[in-house]
Amino acid sequence: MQLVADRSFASISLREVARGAGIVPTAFYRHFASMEDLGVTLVEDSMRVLRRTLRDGRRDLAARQALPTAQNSLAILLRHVHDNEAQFRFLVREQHGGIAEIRRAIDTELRLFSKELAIDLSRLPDLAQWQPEDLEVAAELIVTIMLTAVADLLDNDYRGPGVESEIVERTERQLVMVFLGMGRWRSRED
Amino acid sequence: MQLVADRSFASISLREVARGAGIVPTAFYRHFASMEDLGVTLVEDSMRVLRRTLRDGRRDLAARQALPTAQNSLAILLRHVHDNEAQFRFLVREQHGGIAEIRRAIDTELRLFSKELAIDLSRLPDLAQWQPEDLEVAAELIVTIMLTAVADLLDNDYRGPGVESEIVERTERQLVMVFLGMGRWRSRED
DNA sequence: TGTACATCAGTGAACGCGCGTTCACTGATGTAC
DNA sequence: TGTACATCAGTGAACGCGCGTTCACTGATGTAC
Repeated sequence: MQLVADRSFASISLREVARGAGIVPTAFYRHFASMEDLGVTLVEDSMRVLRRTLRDGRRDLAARQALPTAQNSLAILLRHVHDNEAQFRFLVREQHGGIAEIRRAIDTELRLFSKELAIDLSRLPDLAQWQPEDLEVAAELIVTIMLTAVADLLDNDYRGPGVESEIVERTERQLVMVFLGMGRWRSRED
Repeated sequence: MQLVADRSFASISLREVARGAGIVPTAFYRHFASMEDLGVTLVEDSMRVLRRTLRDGRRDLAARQALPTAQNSLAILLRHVHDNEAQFRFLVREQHGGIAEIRRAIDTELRLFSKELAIDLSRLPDLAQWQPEDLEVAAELIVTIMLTAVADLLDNDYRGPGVESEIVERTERQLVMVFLGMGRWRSRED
């Protein structure tokens, strides 16, 4: 994770990993069949962290208004990003990175998460009559906005600390716009 | 571009580039000081294409309703993605890729584009009284949605051709939600 | 409690290979007078 | 029109290096009887 925080996974070598782990290169094969194998394991481990994070963020979404909960979720997400910076750097970088197997693993996990969020959204009184497809489209949009905030935060942290509050504020406004739109979308359905 | 379409820029070698160009490795230095130098040049060239693309997509935005134009822009964008697939793969991959200089170049260009879009939005009658900051936040959200559509399309084209229309439909719904939200946001201002 | 064997993480030498970069060079094209 | 020189893209040999992977090995820990 330390190695992969700053550079693309495709550019790190088996020998670097072994060196970092304090073992001889050949001993690597006792643990993983190949670097690709290691990469997929890294995705799975990081995703476990990410999904726990986001589930925490949505824990009390049900039976409340969507908007204040969304702001709360964003704050929780960004706190977890700080606590698990390397994992998030890895995920953001490899989401569209050079290794197909890893991209697919990340994509699968993100899809699962959107579906979970869609289920949570369906429990909101205002959205109770929505079509499942629309709920998922909306959930994917929210995930996209949140992920963009995470990526922006990580890419820009060489600048001052004011950057974070700027990103948070922008993201909150975007979430508000989306929730307002969802409100009117619903009214179009009936 | 051919080399960089499938793999991360950080993982391709100077000798591969020379081989692809049909010259001897040493002759590379006649053209670029380093691989990083080449990478930045590639970003600039690709971005020229991207900005032309998107400017085309917004050409007749002014004086029309935002929504039909947005759908039209999306269609134009995706057509250009097909025509310049390698460039877009490169940009999507390296936007959060392993080389800081390249990330920064892409980020700068995307920011510029959001500002251009914000100016176009300000010309819409419905948005005439918006604060500049809100216009930019909205423009960035639209850019995020469009870029996500491009990335999804490129990452998923190993699947059937039905994937594209699925992505287009989802993206259009998301844009509708955002524009509906923008409409209500505006009404909050006055 | 003692003996025999299996499992398993790690070792270290060795291999052939592609890498970035140096250097002195060639030969075609452009420019000055 | 001819001569002299500069520029410039490309050449090819050579270097030292880190790479992934092979192989036979060691020695500690666990398991069976």
